[in-house]
Amino acid sequence: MNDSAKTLLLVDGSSYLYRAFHALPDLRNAAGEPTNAMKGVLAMLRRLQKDYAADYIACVFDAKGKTFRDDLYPDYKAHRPPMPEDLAQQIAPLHDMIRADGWPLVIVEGVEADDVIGTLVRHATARGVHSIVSTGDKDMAQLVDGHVTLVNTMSEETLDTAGVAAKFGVPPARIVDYLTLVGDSVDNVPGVAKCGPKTAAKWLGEYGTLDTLLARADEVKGVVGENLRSARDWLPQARVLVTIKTDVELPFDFDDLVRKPRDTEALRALFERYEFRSWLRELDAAPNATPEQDRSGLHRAHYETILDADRLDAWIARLAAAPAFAFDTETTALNPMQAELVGLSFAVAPGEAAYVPLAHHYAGAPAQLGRDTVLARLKPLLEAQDAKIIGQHLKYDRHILAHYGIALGGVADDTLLQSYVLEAHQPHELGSLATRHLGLATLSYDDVTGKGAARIGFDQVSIERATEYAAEDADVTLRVRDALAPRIAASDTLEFVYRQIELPVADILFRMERAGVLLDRTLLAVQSGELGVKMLAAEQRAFQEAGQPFNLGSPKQIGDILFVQKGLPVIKKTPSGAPSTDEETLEQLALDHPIARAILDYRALAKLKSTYTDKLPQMIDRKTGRVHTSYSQATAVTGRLASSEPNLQNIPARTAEGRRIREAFIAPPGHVLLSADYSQIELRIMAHLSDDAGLLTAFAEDRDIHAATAAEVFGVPLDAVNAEQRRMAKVINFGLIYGMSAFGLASQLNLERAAAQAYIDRYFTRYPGVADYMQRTREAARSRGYVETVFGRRLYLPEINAKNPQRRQGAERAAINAPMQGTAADLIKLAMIAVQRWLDAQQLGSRLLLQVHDELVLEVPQGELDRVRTELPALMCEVATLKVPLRVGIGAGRNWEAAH
DNA sequence: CTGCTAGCATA
DNA sequence: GTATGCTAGCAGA
Repeated sequence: MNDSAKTLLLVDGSSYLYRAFHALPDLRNAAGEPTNAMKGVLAMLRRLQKDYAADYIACVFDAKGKTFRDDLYPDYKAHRPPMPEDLAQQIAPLHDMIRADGWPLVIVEGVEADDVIGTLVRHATARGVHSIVSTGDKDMAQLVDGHVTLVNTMSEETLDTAGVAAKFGVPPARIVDYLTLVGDSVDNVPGVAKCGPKTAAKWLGEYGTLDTLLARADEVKGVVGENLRSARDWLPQARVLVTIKTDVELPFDFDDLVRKPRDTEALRALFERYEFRSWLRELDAAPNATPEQDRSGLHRAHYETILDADRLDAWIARLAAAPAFAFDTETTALNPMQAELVGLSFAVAPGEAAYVPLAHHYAGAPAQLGRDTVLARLKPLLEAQDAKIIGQHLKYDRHILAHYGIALGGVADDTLLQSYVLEAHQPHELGSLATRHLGLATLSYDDVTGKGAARIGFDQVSIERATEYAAEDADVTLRVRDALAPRIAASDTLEFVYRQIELPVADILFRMERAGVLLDRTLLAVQSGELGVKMLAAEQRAFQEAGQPFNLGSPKQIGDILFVQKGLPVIKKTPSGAPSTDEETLEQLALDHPIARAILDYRALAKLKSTYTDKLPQMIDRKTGRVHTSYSQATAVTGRLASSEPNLQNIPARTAEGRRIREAFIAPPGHVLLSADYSQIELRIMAHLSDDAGLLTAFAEDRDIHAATAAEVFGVPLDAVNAEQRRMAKVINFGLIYGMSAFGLASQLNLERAAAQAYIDRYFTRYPGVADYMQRTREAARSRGYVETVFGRRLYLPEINAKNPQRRQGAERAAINAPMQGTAADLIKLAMIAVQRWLDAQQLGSRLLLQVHDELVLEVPQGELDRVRTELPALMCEVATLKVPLRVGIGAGRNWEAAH
């Protein structure tokens, strides 16, 4: 669909309400009811409607009650007197008149009109629709761009990009900074004292942005410079307050914003009551004078069910001719390795979608096209390399098609990954994307199949219902893609992360999942048996000590035995107030009480048995004989992957007992497993990001980084560092990566807080660049709401300005950690791409199987081992040039444990 | 059957 | 003190 010539007219009803009320004389009907605001606003709406032949229109009002700004800043609008009674009583009839006149009236609970307008404007822009915002509020100037114009209908002033620059002295993109500095006395948001429009414009002219100005605030002279510096802590919050939100959830469809038929009778009744005589006459003369809306360009949902070859051919022709199309599969199961294809859906334009049922089985189901025939017809289109395919979570569809010998070809966009790159912390499921970005409510999978025990397979869903659901999914996917693409394209770095990292990684993950890993089922069974025997022994010891049997798997019963029956001291409590029985607590109790040791032993054994040795064999795929984990590419907010069903990223590694499980991850005959892991990747990234001279040198000279840290912190020569000092330095280094506090370090090292603080101070004195970097990161997070990886991936911290100190400090720690964890994630993803490209180019039989955050595991034919072992470290180390070298350790063996 | 808590495995 | 996923127990449908 092409909306490019279309326009959206938005009226800021709330801003005009007050202005009309104060600007017009005190008009009343014979009953004495005030009418001036009604008359003023309605007159303006009618004029706007005549002046702008807009395709979409809406009149927006504030909702009653609190908004997020009140929560953020209790004094928001605090000085504003209550609404005059004469105005308040005009509101309800005015809303009625506006609706009766055919305007979509928009009021969103808990959201101010500004934010609704901001959001609608963004949706419009995403659709290529030009927006005209009629308002009396200067704050709205921040919304102006090439697609958005402001018009003040009372003063007849129009503001486009150039107009804003002329009026305020700064471009629209800087209006938020401008308003932050100037403040808003009406809403009681203070800016910088003594800084008015002139000063604000001057500063922004000189420093570019508020962030730069704040960073260089020390250069600003005079009293107003002092005022700027003293406002420094407040301004980020003020900035949030004056920023119009553009991502509000809207409980309606953008396509609903069209003129409705005028309700002449309702209007007549209202005009009579309030005695709007000239409008009454007009109504009598031409009751249906409402301008006809052109609906021809509006695409109503138009979903087809394809049950015959002719229709299929017609659709294939449409798909082939389209510049891009959305595609989705419907299947019998959630797990892609088990799922079978039930149907396919396509969308070529918003509202233009079709469903091809293939394998619906229920009484009375119509004859459907054969799966193999349809797939054979579609194969060229789906395998073409011309990057036309759009989907939501296409890794899933790749699996499904692969079952039938189709290798999905050129992908244009994956909405799951678009959403993840834009806002990793938000939900990415298609229904959420539709609500958030399109204001559309969609059918959910549960709506169609039911849930719980009553759930039916998709093949049991009626074809009519399936068409609604499946075609809508393809339709919505296409629309979401159109909404998100320009937002990614607006940033070179986001575009890089999306196109050069996430999209190629998705395909590699598909191949890794599909390959699966071979397990030694017999070995796991033997280990399960051994663990079971040891568990029984530990259990007997515990029962003996307790003097009674109890369930060792129940923390509640353990608590009862330890703290009630035996009267042991409660060392700490769980968040819900129960006495804790966790490992740390039991380790302390074990010094004096053998029962605690027995419980600890039992726990360790039970974990290995239930989670690993018992569970993993059950996860072996019957068809392939291997275990196929699922990698989620859009779960971890830092950019890391997550593995599930089963999770192969938490296979035991620390204890000798646990590592035996790794012996069960094996290579098939003639192959070996090869493991390549980055050494100290996060500390290397910290060195790069902080630019700290000492840290850079330590890595440049390839020193033992924990020993080097110990030498600095304990003030001893490198070769005099003892094991205990190195251990403590290692804890400190990890703490730094996690944004630690003295409190946290103290509890980790069993020190007094003051002692821990002394170590931290010592560290920061020795590595001042790191201290500086940590502070910069916190500030960047506070002022922008997000931090970035080296490659520009954005990591949002929604709670960075929370009032609750615990939440806020939590967000600060996450802000410190995120660039390091996130950059490491970027690097290993780039490594996966480099490795896979090399393997493909060399036509090698080696396959990537697993990724464990800083490690890649490959299955390598014996004959390729030397080549791969030599080449891989270089490929991985050279994916990026940081200020420190990257190092990779590599090993190979018959099993995963032996490869280390 | 679902959702929660406690606990613990990894990087 | 960062980021995840899975298990068992248990309470309330």
